[in-house]
Amino acid sequence: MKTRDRILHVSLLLFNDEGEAQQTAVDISNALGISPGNLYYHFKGKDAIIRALFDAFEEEMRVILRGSRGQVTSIEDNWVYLYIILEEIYDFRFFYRNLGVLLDRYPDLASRFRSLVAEQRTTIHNVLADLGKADVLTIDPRLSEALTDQIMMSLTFWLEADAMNRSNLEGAALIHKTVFQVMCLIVPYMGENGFDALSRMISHYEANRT
Amino acid sequence: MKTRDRILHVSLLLFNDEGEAQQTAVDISNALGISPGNLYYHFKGKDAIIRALFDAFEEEMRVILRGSRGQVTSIEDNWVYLYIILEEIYDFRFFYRNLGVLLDRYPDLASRFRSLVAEQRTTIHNVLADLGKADVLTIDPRLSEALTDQIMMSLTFWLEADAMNRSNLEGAALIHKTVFQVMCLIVPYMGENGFDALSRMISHYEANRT
DNA sequence: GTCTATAAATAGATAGAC
DNA sequence: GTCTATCTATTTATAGAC
Repeated sequence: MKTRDRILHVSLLLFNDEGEAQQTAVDISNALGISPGNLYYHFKGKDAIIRALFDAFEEEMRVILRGSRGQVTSIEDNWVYLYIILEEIYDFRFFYRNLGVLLDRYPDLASRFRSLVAEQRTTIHNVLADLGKADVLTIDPRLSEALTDQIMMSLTFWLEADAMNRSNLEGAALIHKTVFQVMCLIVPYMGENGFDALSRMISHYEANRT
Repeated sequence: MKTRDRILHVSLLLFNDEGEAQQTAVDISNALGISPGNLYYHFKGKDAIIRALFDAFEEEMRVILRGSRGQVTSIEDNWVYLYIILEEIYDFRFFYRNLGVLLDRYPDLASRFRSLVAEQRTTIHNVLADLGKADVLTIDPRLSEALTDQIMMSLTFWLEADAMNRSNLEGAALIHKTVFQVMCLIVPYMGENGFDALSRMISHYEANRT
């Protein structure tokens, strides 16, 4: 593994586990067992590392979003698809733990992040519309935008909300809980079968918890 | 106005308008037209100012939360009550714009903030239960917790979500939109009258927008 | 590519005169 | 209570040897 890749790899681990704000360039080089000078040879600074990590995240997420087209045709599909999105976010969770700071400090990243979020929103909106056309969901058009916004809020702030709650859930359990939370937003639009599907989801949720 | 109060007043303005992270002790003293030394005479540093501002916010919010007991008995009451909560949050919006950083940097504030959020959640839960008992809402008990969490998420992250959207709404319009957003979460549980109430809300929303 | 050493920049904090 | 001057600490960034 080349030093450049090791830097990216270890930085991501440090940022995710200890928080991005807490890590200085020197901390990262220490964790790698290299000198600060060497780190600066490969990256102009922490900024450049973060930008490179965002490149990777952005590309992976766009692939996931584009992969949804016409592929989500049932509630179960939707469940699985939420899982995929949340796991990708979890891999780069440091971006989401302090969104505000990040957007303030890196204006160029901010606009790329906003564009990515916009594509996420469009994707969610299309998935809901597809499920509507397939009669899986019946969503009052007047509530459709608010529902999309609310799902986006869950997908964007679940990690911050968890930090607020001090839930101490580890990754998989937190992802599971969040999928469940989003599904609960949709249940009221599932009609007669909503409660059955909900029950199945709850037993599935309970079975996989702890 | 005493210097100590002027410091708190101007700091709140600066933090809300320019962001807390961006302001140093020297920036604050410059804005006040006093010396850094004088600022340090009144407050040990930016930390102490933030703590004092949180004292004020916490006290006001607890009064609001306790004032809800038995007072929210209709959808209209609920609408107004959301307004009151959101306006209080808006007055101290810098706390909510970078929640993560704040909780990381001030562990003592973090636990007080969590306790306040917990009381908020209990309040929301009780209000929903009251509306349920009054037959204004019919909430499936299996969805009740998820709904409460979702409302809490809106109340806690509406400002960050808006920053993400670059909506450029000014305060009153943003508060209005957020109240509407939360009400949309409740509409599915309003039964037959839900759509009527929704229509009224929408026209009210549209009328007050822009 | 990698190191050591050190400079430069920023933010936090205090001493002592008035 | 308020000021000027200064000091410390932290973090970022570079120069030059190997």
